[in-house]
Amino acid sequence: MSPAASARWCPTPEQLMILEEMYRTGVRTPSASQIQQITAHLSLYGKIEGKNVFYWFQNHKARDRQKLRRKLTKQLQQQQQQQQQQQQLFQQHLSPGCSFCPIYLDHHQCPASASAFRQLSCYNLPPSPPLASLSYPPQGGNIGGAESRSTMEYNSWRREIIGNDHQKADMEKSVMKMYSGGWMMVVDVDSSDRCPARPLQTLQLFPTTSTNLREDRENATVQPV
Amino acid sequence: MSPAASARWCPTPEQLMILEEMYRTGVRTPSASQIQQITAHLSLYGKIEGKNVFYWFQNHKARDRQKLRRKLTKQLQQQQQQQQQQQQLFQQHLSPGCSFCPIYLDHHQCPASASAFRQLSCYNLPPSPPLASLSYPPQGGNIGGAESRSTMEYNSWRREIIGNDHQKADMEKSVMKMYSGGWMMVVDVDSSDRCPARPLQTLQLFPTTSTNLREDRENATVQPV
DNA sequence: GCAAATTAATGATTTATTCAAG
DNA sequence: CTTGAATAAATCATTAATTTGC
Repeated sequence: MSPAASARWCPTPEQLMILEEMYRTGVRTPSASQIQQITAHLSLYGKIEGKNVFYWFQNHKARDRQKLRRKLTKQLQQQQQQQQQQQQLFQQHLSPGCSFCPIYLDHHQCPASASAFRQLSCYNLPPSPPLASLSYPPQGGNIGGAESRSTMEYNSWRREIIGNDHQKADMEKSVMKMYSGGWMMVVDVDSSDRCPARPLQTLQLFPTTSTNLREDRENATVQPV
Repeated sequence: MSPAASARWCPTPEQLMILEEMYRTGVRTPSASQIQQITAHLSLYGKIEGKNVFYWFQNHKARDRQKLRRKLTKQLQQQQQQQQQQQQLFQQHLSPGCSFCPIYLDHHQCPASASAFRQLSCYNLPPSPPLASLSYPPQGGNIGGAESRSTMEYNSWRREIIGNDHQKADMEKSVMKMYSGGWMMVVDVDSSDRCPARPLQTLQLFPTTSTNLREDRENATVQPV
């Protein structure tokens, strides 16, 4: 136990603070080169590897979504209860007619819209270098221009790290070249990250749908009809 | 479209045959070094990268499971229908008393048990070289012996490729050393791969459980009570 | 106070689901 | 429709908080 230090990475407070700050600023799925840069920077504050950064963002994003889902679910259940109570009142005391009354929940709070690209230039650096050239697809190729898909913005960790065995050397070099630019990165805030929850939910008096995730199933209270 | 060849890997018939043969022989989640070897071998028959091999096994395994699930689900539904019919008969014509009658489905066909380690020595090679030394945790360390978990058998693709930036060079070397042994590999057939489906299912007259997978949900027929 | 015992967080992996090329 | 590629969800496993009995 005492040798081999620790089996898993244990972020230092500084590292954590920086990661959280980046997350707060919009970083969600950093590309391989971004991860490299982040890792390099964070290693000033303690032992860290690229995969730690990769996993951190993955987990943090997922658990953020989860938290929001939880909140929404709770809200939803409350409203359902309210509705049911209301309905009971209706049926007991008032005239029938409206036994179905959908309610729309709010699009949960989305951070005030951010433009697709935002610059994170923390830690006193030259203000605004040209950004376009830093956008990451580092592999030359693709003259055909026909590849400007959103896939391009996907997490390319695997694509660059796992991939292209025969180009590994070149890739390493291109990543290194990009290092020289210093600490700065292009952040892609895409909509699915800003608004993790289902966009719109219809509430019905008798719940017939759910998100059907494990959590929902477990929290599911049997509704006696 | 015509330049840059093809965006995605297109396996040649030979490559496919070999991959399928390996799968048939029990390979499911090859380690990074196994992937390296496989890739090297398959590249004799056409362009291929490590990630292609990685993804191929992942997808093939997943879709195998999916196929089996589909089959099971169908079977299950049939049996449920039968049961329901039987029950109706019961309630209509016979004495009450047994309104709950579990039935156990067969553990679906498991390939006759294979020992934990099996050797795949295709393509005319020296018969049985020492295997133990090839078992993959290539990184020395762990003298403490206190780590003989099943984690050790996990897919180490990421651990080795993604991980340990500072050891990358050493790792490459160790992989290369292993190459020299020729075409042979250690295959770990673990139980979860041999028996992908839920081990045992209890059938009840009124279905209250399911595997709760997307597929089940979609196929779910509303059971009027 | 203070360890053993529980529980909550969270790092690391695997599995399911989705996207999209051909 | 099949299947390679990629992401998201679920799960496992270990570490940190927290509680509990002394």
